[in-house]
Amino acid sequence: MTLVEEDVSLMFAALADPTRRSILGKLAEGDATVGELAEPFAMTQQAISKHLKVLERAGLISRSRTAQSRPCRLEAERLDAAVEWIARHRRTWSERYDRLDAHLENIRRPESEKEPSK
Amino acid sequence: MTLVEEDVSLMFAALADPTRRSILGKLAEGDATVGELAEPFAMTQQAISKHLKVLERAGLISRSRTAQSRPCRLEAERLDAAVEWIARHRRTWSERYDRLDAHLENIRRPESEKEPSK
DNA sequence: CCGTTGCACAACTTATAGGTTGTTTACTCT
DNA sequence: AGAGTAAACAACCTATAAGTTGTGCAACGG
Repeated sequence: MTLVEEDVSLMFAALADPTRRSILGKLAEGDATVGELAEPFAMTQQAISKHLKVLERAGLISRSRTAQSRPCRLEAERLDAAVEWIARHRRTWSERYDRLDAHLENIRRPESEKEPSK
Repeated sequence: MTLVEEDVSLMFAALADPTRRSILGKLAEGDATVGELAEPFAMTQQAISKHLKVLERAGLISRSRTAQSRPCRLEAERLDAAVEWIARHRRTWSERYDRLDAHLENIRRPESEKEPSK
């Protein structure tokens, strides 16, 4: 699950575009088809399709092949990776943020698994 | 301190480049001059200078005018903004991450200011 | 079986990103 | 004043990003 540098680049690059961030926001409310995602934008369906491909390469969404439509699903876990990358580098920058890092450790595993010691 | 959409774009775009991320990593160890930052890379000083300009526009570094050199300083706080953006959107995606959001609220203010209530 | 809908693929245009070389500015040192 | 060093500025090249139009194709719905 730990990312190589290129993954990080793809992720941040994907997040750098407002249209794509908007798409992610919409997907947060639930899975959606390409048409549904394209509708609010003053942009062709093809353009949105390209954006979705970028998001898919970045691992931020996945697409199933249901009949004639291709619903997109948000892969929210991938966003953890972004936060984690920042946190990991941030650790050296200010020890105050060790706590953020520790916190991320915790939320990445189910409640029950939390280590009481250490 | 809350970011407008364009700031977010600039930030993520700045983080999308491996060279720039590497520069940030180096700056984490302390302030450095352009020359020092350029040294490890197989790249001209001018190219690094451009990268620094991108990082500066994104608010991730600042530069003082000390004599003949221009030391760069990491503006780590700005990275909070990135994490915060993700967390804010993430909130709707899974309520499990409310805790991350709440945590960020806390670390963004000094220890002493923490609100005990609410 | 034929029209429509939902989406991807291909080719093209324009702008921007990332790099180069060449030059200029500004300070320091002698 | 003049040489050397630190870094920015300018013009240019090339690749890619973001959009377009046009087309193809698969799956339904009469």
